[in-house]
Amino acid sequence: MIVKELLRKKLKAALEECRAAGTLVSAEFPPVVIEIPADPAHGDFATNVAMQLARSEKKAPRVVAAVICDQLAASVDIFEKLDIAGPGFINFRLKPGFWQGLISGMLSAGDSYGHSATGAGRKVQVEFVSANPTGPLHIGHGRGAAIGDTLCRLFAATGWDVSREFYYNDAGQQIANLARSVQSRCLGIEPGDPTWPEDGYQGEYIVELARAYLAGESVTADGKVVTASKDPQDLDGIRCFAVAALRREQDLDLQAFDVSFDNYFLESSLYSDGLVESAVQRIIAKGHTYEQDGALWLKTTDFGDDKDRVMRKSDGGYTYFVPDVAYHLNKWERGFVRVVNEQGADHHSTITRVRAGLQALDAGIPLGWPEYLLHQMVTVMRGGEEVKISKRAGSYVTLRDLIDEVGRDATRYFFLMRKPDSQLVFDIDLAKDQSSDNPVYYVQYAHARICRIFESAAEGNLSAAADQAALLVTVEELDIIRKCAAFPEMVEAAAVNFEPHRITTFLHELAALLHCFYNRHRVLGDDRNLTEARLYLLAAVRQVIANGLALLGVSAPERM
RNA sequence: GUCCCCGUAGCUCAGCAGGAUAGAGCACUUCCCUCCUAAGGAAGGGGUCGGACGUUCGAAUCGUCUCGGGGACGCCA
Repeated sequence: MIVKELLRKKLKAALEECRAAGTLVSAEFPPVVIEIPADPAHGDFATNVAMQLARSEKKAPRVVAAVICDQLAASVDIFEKLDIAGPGFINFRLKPGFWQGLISGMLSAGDSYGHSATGAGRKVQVEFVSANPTGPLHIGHGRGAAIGDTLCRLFAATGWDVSREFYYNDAGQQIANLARSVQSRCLGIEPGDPTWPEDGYQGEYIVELARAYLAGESVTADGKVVTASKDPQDLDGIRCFAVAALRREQDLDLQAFDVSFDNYFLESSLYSDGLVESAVQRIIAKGHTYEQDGALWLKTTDFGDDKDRVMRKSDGGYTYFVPDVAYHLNKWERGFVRVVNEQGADHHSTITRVRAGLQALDAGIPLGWPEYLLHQMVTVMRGGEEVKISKRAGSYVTLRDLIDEVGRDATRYFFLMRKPDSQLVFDIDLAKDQSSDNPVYYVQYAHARICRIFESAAEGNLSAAADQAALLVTVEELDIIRKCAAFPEMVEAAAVNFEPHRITTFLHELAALLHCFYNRHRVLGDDRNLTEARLYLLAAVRQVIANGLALLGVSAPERM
C-alpha cells in the first residue's frame, strides 16, 4: 500500500464530505497533491489543496484549510497532528502506531515488497544493447545494458509481462567490412598497408579472429556451431566465423554483466522472410511514397519529419531505416502493446523516421509507438584523465575491461547512478575504491551490517518481534520506517519515467539513515523487548535494500 | 540553419506533472571505536540553481528568448 495514495483518498473523501455539509462550495476539486515536506518539522506529509481551492471558494487559503482540517480530524483517526502553516499548507503527522504497523506488510511481502500489479500482465518488449557483431561491447553498450536490464526488472516488478530483445545485423556493410578486415589479417596485411581495407577494423581482436580462423577452431553462438574452414579466400566462411565468434564474445560479456535476453532477432531474417518487401509494398499501396531521381521516397513530412527520406536507393538497395520499420511492424504483430527501445542518444534521429514509416503502413499503430529511452555518452576517467584506449579493441574502452577492473556490482551501479539524459563520467578510481567513498559499498555495507547484527542476535537467541513494534519511537527509527514505506512509490516512479537512477538515490538515502541509526543506538542491548523491536525494524530495512539492489542487478552481500 | 540532451557548491551529480530557510557524495577543517564490522557516524565552511523576460499567491522546477557544452541532421549503417 502506498501511504500517499491512502492519504489522497482520505483527503478526497473529506472534501466530498465538506461539500455535502455545505462547508465547501466549489463545483470541482483540483487533483489532490500530497507531498513530503522538505523540512520534517512540517510533518510527514503536506497538501496545498486549500491554496488551490481558495479562488473558487472565495475565501482565504487558511480559512479553507481550517474547514478541511476540521473535517479530516472528525472522520480520520490516523493523524497525530494536523495543522495549517504558511500561506495555507495543511501539514499531516501520522501516529507512530500507523508507521510501526507498516513493517509487518513489508516483511510479509518479502522479496516482492515494492512490487505492484500496474502492468496487469500486459506485454511489453524492451529492446536494448542491439550491438552489431563487429567488435567487443564498448562502454556505451554497457550503459545501455545496465539501463535496459534494470528497466526490464522495473517492468517485471510493476506487473508487466516483459520480453527482452537483442537485434543485430549479421549481413550488412559493416559485417562485410569485418569479414574483409579478418581476411586481410589472415593474409598478413596490416593497417597502414596499401591493401588494407578502407575503414577496416583495426583492433587486436581482429588478429585473434584471423588466428582462430586459420587454426580451424569452432565456435558456438546463438545455438549454432560454426567451424572455420581455414581458407583465407573463403570470404563468406570468414564472415560466418567472425560473426559467430564475436556474438559469442558479446554473450560472454553480457553474461559477466548478468544481462540476458529472451530473443535475438537477425536483421537478415527480415529480408529472407520477405518482411521488408511486404512492408515496402504496403507503404506504397497506402500512397505515402513517390519516385524521384530514380529513388523511392517516403513522405515522412506527412508525419512530422522536416524532409522526406529515401526508402529505396537508386541502386536498388533499401536505406537502413526501412528494415527497422519492417522489424517494428513485426514487433507490433507479435502483440506488444508497449515497446521500449533503449539506445544511445546518437540514434535519436531515427525515431521520427521509424514512427513515420509505421504510420504510413496504416496498421493501427498508435502515434507514440514505440517508446524510446535514449542514454547520453559515457566518458571514463582514471587518475583524473580520460581513458580512451583499450588493449583489445584498440580505439575504445570495452565493457569487459571495466567489469574486469572494477567488478560487476560497481560497474552496474555506476552506470545506473545518473539519469539516462545526463552524460556520465565513469570514475574508475572511485568505482574500485573499497571504502565508504564508493557509493556501491556504502549501500551494500548497510545490508551486510544488518546481516551481521542478525548473526550476533542469533547467538544470543534474540529475534525480531512484531509485538514490540510500539517501542520504535526515536526520530531515527521513524525516519527509517517512513523511508521504507516510500519504497513502492519510488519503484513505480522509476518504472513509469524510465529512471533507474531513482533507485540508487533512494538506496543511498536509506543506507545513510541506517548508518546514522546504527551509530546513535545500540540494537543488541540490555532491554530485550527493545532489542527485538529493533531487529524487527532492521529486518524490514534489510529486505528493502535487498529488493532495491535486486532491481539494479547488484548483489546484496551478507558479509563484507 | 533545424532537432534532441545538458548547464544547480571547487569536482561528480540528485531535486524539476510549481510550494514553505536549495540537497548528497567527493575534496577541505575538526571530532567520535573498552561497545552489534570505523567499508561507519557527528559538526563546519562552501550557491546570483548559466542569463533575461513572462505565467503564478509562489519558479531550480512551467513558457519564450539568449549564452555556454555535447550529440544528431546522407540515395552511410
